[in-house]
Amino acid sequence: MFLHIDPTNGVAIYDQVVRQIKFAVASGALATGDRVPSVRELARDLALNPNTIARAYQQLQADGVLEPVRGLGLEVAAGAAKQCRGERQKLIQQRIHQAIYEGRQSGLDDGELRLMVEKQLSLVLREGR
Amino acid sequence: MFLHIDPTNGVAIYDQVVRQIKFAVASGALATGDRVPSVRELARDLALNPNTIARAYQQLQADGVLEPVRGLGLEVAAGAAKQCRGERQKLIQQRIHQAIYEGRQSGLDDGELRLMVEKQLSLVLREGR
Amino acid sequence: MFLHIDPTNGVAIYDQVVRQIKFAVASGALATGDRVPSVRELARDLALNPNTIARAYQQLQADGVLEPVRGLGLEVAAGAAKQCRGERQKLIQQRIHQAIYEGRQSGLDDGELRLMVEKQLSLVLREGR
Amino acid sequence: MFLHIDPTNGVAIYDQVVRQIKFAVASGALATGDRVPSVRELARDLALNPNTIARAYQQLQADGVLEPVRGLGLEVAAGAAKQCRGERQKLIQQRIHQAIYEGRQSGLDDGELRLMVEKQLSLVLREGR
DNA sequence: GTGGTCTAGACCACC
DNA sequence: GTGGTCTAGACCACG
Repeated sequence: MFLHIDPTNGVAIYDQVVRQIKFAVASGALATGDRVPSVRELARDLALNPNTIARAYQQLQADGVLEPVRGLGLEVAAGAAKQCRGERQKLIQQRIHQAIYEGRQSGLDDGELRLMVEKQLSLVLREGR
Repeated sequence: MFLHIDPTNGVAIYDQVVRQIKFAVASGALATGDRVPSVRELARDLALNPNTIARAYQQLQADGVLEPVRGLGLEVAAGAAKQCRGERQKLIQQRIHQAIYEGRQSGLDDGELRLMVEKQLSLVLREGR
Repeated sequence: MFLHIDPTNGVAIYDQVVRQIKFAVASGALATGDRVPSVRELARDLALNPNTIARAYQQLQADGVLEPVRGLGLEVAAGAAKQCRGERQKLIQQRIHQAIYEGRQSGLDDGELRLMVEKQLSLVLREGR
Repeated sequence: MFLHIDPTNGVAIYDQVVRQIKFAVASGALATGDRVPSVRELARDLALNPNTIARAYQQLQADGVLEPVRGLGLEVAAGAAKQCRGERQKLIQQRIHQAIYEGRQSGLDDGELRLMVEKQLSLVLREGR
């Protein structure tokens, strides 16, 4: 598993794990029936406390993304891909909307705002290559 | 004072106060030498704990936006307008960049991402009228 | 709060807390806007670790039953009563169904089963007085 | 063997095996002296880990339901039928009592509770045909 | 004072 | 080996 955790991120670590696994499911990197690493293994790999991973996995079970296989581990549930794609879409749209909305509220005029957004967009797209 | 506080916002209340005052200075709604309401008065108006306002004002003093006037209260510091305009620009750009970047990281391709951003942008601009 | 916890119950302690609070909301003992005891207070009262209570409260937030009031505590969310009544109904029906179904599967005939159920029902109703 | 195992049931798999064999003995489907399948054979048939079957058989021996026959395997012990009928009765009554009791505790009144129980009872009896 | 997060270490049932 | 639960104690931001 290639999760990148940034402990100084503001976002809680367990939440970073949750999101990245959901994104992996959404993008197809994890498919239905795939097993995720065990709590202890992932904790070792990421140099985190097993409880932190366990909490993330519990969240993912509560959200219907992972299912337990008794005594064997956790696997990606059927239907999780579709659900995660939907969630991702919604989450990202919310974040973008809120960011732009804040700019609007801060007194910037339409032109300035549009300019900023397009600048950041092309910047990110260029980075991504 | 024209502050709109949303306690269920996720953003800390004191931080909402800080930002909105900075934005008011940036946009000229508060000019150098203008006095801000007393801690007690603003707390009463916004139905908040005075500690929360006090913390916001401390932050604003630490950031050089407000200055104490002995026995009278706090007023907008000289040079604060320019500084706040700069900060606003930087802050907003950061937020927008981060939101778009997150979308990128989540596995969306260029086209989807651009579409989402433009949708949200036009949505906010239309709302704003 | 009058929660009765049985640590030897098989049911996880945090789950007992979750259920009993949901039931309290369902029955109207806790109404919308009521504040629940703080994590530390309830932990002290029940002689449990605060983390256990915190976990129960997190679950209740995830389920939309409790809402945070920043810095002040947690209160019963609007609409929680209706939702909890629905959940309770469903949960109880499931449990009863499963118990009876098991009896059926075990080879008991209709008459024996009906007799047992009615015996237990009248027993519980008599106890309850 | 006519065992139906549901691994997603919440009930431990080995326990499902134990109960169903006891129920088979209680109902006479397995009589004193009948041999049960070998650990390996049953594990293969049910697509389970042999350890799981072994644990169930150990439990059944400890409970006096099965007895080893040197070199041949395990057979139903003398007197097991009577014992299993008693156990079954007790177990089922417990389960039903507990389910109804929980409904009682959750704040449902007598009428609601009686209605639910009778609904589920007739539902199960109808299913069973 | 409030809740939220994280670490550490223990014990359990299950496969 | 697996996940699930609980305890203990620490630190943080917030009001």
